[in-house]
Amino acid sequence: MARATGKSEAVYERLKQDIESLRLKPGAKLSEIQLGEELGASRTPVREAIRRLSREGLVDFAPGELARVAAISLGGVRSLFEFRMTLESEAAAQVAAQTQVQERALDAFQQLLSQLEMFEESFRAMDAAQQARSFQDFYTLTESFDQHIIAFCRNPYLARAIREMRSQSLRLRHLSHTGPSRMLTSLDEHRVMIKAIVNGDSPAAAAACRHHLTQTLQALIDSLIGAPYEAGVEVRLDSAG
Amino acid sequence: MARATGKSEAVYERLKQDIESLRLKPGAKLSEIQLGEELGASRTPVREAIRRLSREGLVDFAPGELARVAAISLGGVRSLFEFRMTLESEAAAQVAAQTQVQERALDAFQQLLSQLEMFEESFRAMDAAQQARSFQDFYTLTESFDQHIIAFCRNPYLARAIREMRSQSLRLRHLSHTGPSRMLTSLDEHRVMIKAIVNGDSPAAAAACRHHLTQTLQALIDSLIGAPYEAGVEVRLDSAG
DNA sequence: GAATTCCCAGATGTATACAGCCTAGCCCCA
DNA sequence: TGGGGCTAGGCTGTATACATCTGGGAATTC
Repeated sequence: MARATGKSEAVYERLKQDIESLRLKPGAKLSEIQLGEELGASRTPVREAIRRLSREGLVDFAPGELARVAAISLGGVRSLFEFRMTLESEAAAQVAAQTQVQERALDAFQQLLSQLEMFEESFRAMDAAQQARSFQDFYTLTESFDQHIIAFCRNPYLARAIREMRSQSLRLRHLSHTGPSRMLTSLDEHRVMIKAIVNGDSPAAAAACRHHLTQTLQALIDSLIGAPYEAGVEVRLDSAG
Repeated sequence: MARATGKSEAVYERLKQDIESLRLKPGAKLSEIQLGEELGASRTPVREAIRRLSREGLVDFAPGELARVAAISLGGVRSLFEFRMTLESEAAAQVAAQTQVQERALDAFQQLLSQLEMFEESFRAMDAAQQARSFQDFYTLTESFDQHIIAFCRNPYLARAIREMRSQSLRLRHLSHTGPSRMLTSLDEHRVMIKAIVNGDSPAAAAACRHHLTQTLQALIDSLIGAPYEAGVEVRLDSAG
C-alpha cells in the first residue's frame, strides 16, 4: 500500500495539528501503540511521524524513552525567536534583492501590500469588538506574508529551515492571545517590511524583520509571564534551552 | 535488543561515513534490503537511518521511490555555503560576545589560537612536500575550530543547524584536494576569526567568518570546474539547487 | 516515616511477513 | 528493425511478533 499520501504522512499531519493547537499539551506522553490505536495505524507509521516531529522540535524524543510533546520554556522561546531572527532577516534581505530582478516576486509583494493596506484601513475603522473578531483575517494575512518569504527565498536550505521553525511558532501563538493593540502595531511592522522588500532595500528589510520579531517576542513573553498556565499549559520560566 | 547504542545508530554512522568519504558515490542506489544484508541489520533500522540522512541532505529521498546518495551540483554547493555563511557568521558573533562573559569560552579559544599559531609557524617552515603530508593535522585544527563554535554557541537551534550542515561540507572536502597554498591562506583566515572572537569583537568575527567561507567556496568551485569528474564523482555544473 | 529494593506492566528496538507499485527487460508485432 | 505492451522481479509501505529494557509503585527495611 505505497500510496502517494501514505499513512505515515496522515499520522504526521494529524499529530502536528494536535500539537500546534495545544490539543496535545506539552509533556503529554506519546505512546506509539496508543497513538496507533487512536489514529487507526500500526506502530511503524506512528514511529516515523514521531521522528519527523522530533526534528521539527515539536516532540522531545530520546532513544529508548517515551516520546513526549515538547515542553515550552521561556528560554526555549527566546532561543527560537533569536534563531528565527537570524534566518528570516536574511531571507527578507534576499527576497528584497529578488524583487528587483524577478517580476513575479515584485508583483506578489505589491499585491500583498495593497491587501494589507486595505485591511489595515478597515481594521482601524473597527471598534475593539469587531477588531477582536477579525483576528482570523489578520492571521491569514501575516501567514501569507511568511509563505511569500519562503516561496521567493531562492536558497532552499534557508527556506526549509524557516519552514521547519514555523510549527513551533504556530503553537506559541495559541498561548499569547494577540489583542487588537498588538495587531495594529504588527500590521504596521508588516507594512514596513513589505515596503522595504518592494523597494529592494535589503538592509531595511532585514532590520524591519528583526524589529518585528523582537516586538512579537516581547508581546509573547509579557503574555507568558502574565499567565504562565494559560489553557492549562505549563510554561517553564527558567532559562533552559 | 534495545541497547543504548542501537543498530539504527550504528547503521546511520556507517552510512554517513561511507557517504562523506565518497565511498558511496552520489546517485548510488540505497536499497533498504541490500544495505541491511551488507550491514547485518534488518530493514527497520536501515529505514530510520536513511530518513535521518535525508534530513541532513546526504540522501535524496522521495516517498515510494528508491533512495539515492545525494547528487552534487554547483548550484547546490553555492546554496550550501551561502546558508553556512548565514548560520556560522551569526554563531561566530555570538561566541565573540560569549568570550567576554564566560571564562571557559575565552580560555578555549585562546588555547586554540596558540595551537594554531604554533602549527602555522612550523607549517610555513616546511617545504611543499612536507606541507602536503601534514594536511591531516590541518584538518584536525580547523575541525576543532568548528567544534568550538558549536560547543560555545548558546543558541541550541543555531548549534544544531550548523552541525547538520557539516556532513555535506565534509563530503565536499574530499572533492577539492586543498593544496598547501590554500591551507596557508585558510590558516590566516582562521587566525583572524579566532582573534576577533578572543577580542570579543562580534562584527569582526562575523565578517571574518563570511570572508573565510567565501574564500573556501571559491577554492572549491575552482577545483570542481577544473576537474568535475574527480574520483569518478560527477558534479552537475548546472545551477539547480 | 523515609529511603531503598524488587517486580511487573507496558513501552521501545528489531526482525519478519504480506500487499501493492514501479521498473526493467523481453517478447511480439507492425 | 523499431516500438509498444506484458510479465517478472524487486522494492517500498504497512502490519505484526518477539526480546529486552524502562520506570513507576508496592513491599520491605532502617
